[in-house]
Amino acid sequence: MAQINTTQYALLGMLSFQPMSGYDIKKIIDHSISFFWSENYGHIYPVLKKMEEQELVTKQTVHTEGNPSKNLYSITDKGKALFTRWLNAPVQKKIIRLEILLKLFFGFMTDIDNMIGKVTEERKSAQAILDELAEIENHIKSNQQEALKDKPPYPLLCLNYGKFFYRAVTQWCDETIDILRKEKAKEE
Amino acid sequence: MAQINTTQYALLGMLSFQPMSGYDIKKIIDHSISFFWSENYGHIYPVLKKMEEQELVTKQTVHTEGNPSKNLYSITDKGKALFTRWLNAPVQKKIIRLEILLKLFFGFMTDIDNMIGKVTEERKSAQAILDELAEIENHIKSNQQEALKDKPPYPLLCLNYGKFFYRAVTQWCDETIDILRKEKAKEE
DNA sequence: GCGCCCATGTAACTAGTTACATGATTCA
DNA sequence: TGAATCATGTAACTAGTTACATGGGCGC
Repeated sequence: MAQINTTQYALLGMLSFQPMSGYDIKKIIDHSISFFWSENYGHIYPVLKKMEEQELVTKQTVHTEGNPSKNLYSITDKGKALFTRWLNAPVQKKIIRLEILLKLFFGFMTDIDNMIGKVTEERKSAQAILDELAEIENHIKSNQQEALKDKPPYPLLCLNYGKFFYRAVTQWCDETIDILRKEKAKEE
Repeated sequence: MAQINTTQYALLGMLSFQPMSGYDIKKIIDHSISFFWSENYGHIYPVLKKMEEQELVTKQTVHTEGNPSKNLYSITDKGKALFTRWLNAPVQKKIIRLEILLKLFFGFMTDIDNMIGKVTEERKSAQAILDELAEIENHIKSNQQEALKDKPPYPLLCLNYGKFFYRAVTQWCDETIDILRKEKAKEE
């Protein structure tokens, strides 16, 4: 089975909220789903172009005062149909590569302090993301879109995943650092 | 900053246990770190070849009775040095893309039942991995390598991450399914 | 004048996946 | 006889990253 272009679906999804430019989409992604999704311009622009060719989106160049002109993309019916098909298809199962665990697995090749440091860093990152999630939560709650009022709070459910996940990570870090410290004491 | 070839380091790490063929490495990965790392032959073989050219590993063709001949790769001092440098370098921070959350985020575009189904599937997968982790745990504990006896139990620490993570996922799934069911009831 | 934000894009590259091809042996 | 395991590899491809290039407006 072929690999699917998830970026394409992320873009179509964003455009199903409202017409936007590539730049807008990136900004929104960075401020709403950044803790589980990222895109970069070098991928966004070519994919938008490709989707335009396939008539999944249409482009409209808009000029506004004081700003450079921007390309507003709108999702077409064909795009909506494709997006809905993807939404209904099963989630692709793929292994999430965790570099921290790869390093830890080979920890025997280095000294314990290095590994304690790595896990400590990981804990810091997890805490930082947890803090960021709180900010995103405020952003979502204040930007509640009228049209979605009667729908389930999907963005908050996603956010909740982040909370569960990164809380678990901090707990694991604490436990792991503890074990490694004891191992270090044994060594001496 | 350039992207680093993590596959290369996964292979070097495996070869730092003992000399192995590409086939062996794949098998070991699938039986020990598969819940957070995967590799496929189409990537392993070319990377081994490239590393041989760079003198990070050496190849030795071995013939055994009843089996096809295999290419045993050994890590060189240069390879060890590079691997150690990587082990000491900070873990690359990159966003883990979670397709389940991408779909859930755009849940408003489809019906609640679809989303309940997706989360239910996710819960099943998480539980399956949790079961798999128990098996891997047995495998690790029975295959304890003598040489690593006095080292911290790194493989078990990795496994523990999996337990924390997937336990958190199942909890999130339960909570999420509950919320969605209530939203559905409200709808009717 | 400098740096930041707005805004779009391409080129070169690396990483990773899938499908295909080959061929021996073992076990039911 | 057919499936599974052992074993290696390539070709074609898709996805994604990084660096580079451009240029206007705004605020300090």
